[in-house]
Amino acid sequence: MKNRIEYLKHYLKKYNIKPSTIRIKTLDYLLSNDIHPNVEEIYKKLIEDIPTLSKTSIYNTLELFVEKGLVQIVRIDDKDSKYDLNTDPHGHFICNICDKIYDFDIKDTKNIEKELEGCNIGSKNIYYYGICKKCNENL
Amino acid sequence: MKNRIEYLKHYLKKYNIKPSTIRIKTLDYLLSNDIHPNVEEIYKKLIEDIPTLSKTSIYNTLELFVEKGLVQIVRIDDKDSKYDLNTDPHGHFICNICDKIYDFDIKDTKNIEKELEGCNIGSKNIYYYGICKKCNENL
DNA sequence: CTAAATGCAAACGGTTTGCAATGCT
DNA sequence: AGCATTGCAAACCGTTTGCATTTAG
Repeated sequence: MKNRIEYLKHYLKKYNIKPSTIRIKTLDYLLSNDIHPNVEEIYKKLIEDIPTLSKTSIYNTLELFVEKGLVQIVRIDDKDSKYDLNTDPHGHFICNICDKIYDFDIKDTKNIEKELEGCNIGSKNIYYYGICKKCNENL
Repeated sequence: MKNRIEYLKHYLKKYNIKPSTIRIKTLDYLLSNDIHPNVEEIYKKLIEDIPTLSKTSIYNTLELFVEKGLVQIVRIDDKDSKYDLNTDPHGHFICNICDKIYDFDIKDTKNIEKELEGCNIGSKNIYYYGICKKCNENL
């Protein structure tokens, strides 16, 4: 456990983020759940440990994480924002039936980017919508 | 002018939408401005013609348009939704400096979609963020 | 006349803000 | 003590809702 916390602190440090209880636990949550949580979900989980927790702190923490490049915002629907650990660039497939969000690799985007010559590409978001394998099989 | 209106009515009919004043004028706006307007912008323009116009009607109209597949929602930032005439699939490049939104063709997405075998792809949204040509030149 | 379309005002809900309280070094 | 972090309550604002009014065939 001690090691885990040291690991999380080090992880934050890499992104130039000073560790704090909430930041460590938020990162822990993001690393332990390969999902794309929203503020509500993180809040519900963390308040089990930190009874005085406020949603504002989750917002603050995630805002900082985004700023420092540790996570990215995933805007899939208009309801709320989801947060995703920033790993290699990848796409998101959202199933219209079960609402699950799947990550998928983006091997080669050269074809797409042909049109963008002269532009300076900073980041990209690729969202696909449809019916996932599992739901397809149950139809 | 008569011809224009007939054209717009016909356009709506193709999407199985019964024509009405607001629907015709909203479509007219979308066709005449190659931008990605939000509700506010459409409202501001149309109220010049229709003094009793309410924003609710714009929301209703656009909701119907989305439902019928005439427009698609573009979610670029968390502030509001933008609306885009549904033409061929295309990507959006958003300039971080001038905030302009550029459409660009998506020639070939086979490379990307390799990972999605077994899934049923319904639609795709491809957003690129960076610095556009024009702003690049002025740096 | 009837159903659809429009308008108004209030509610909704995720997010932001300002500031007070708390914690850490 | 002094500065960063956290928490609370209210504000914010784009959007939705319920219902009354108007329009069109």
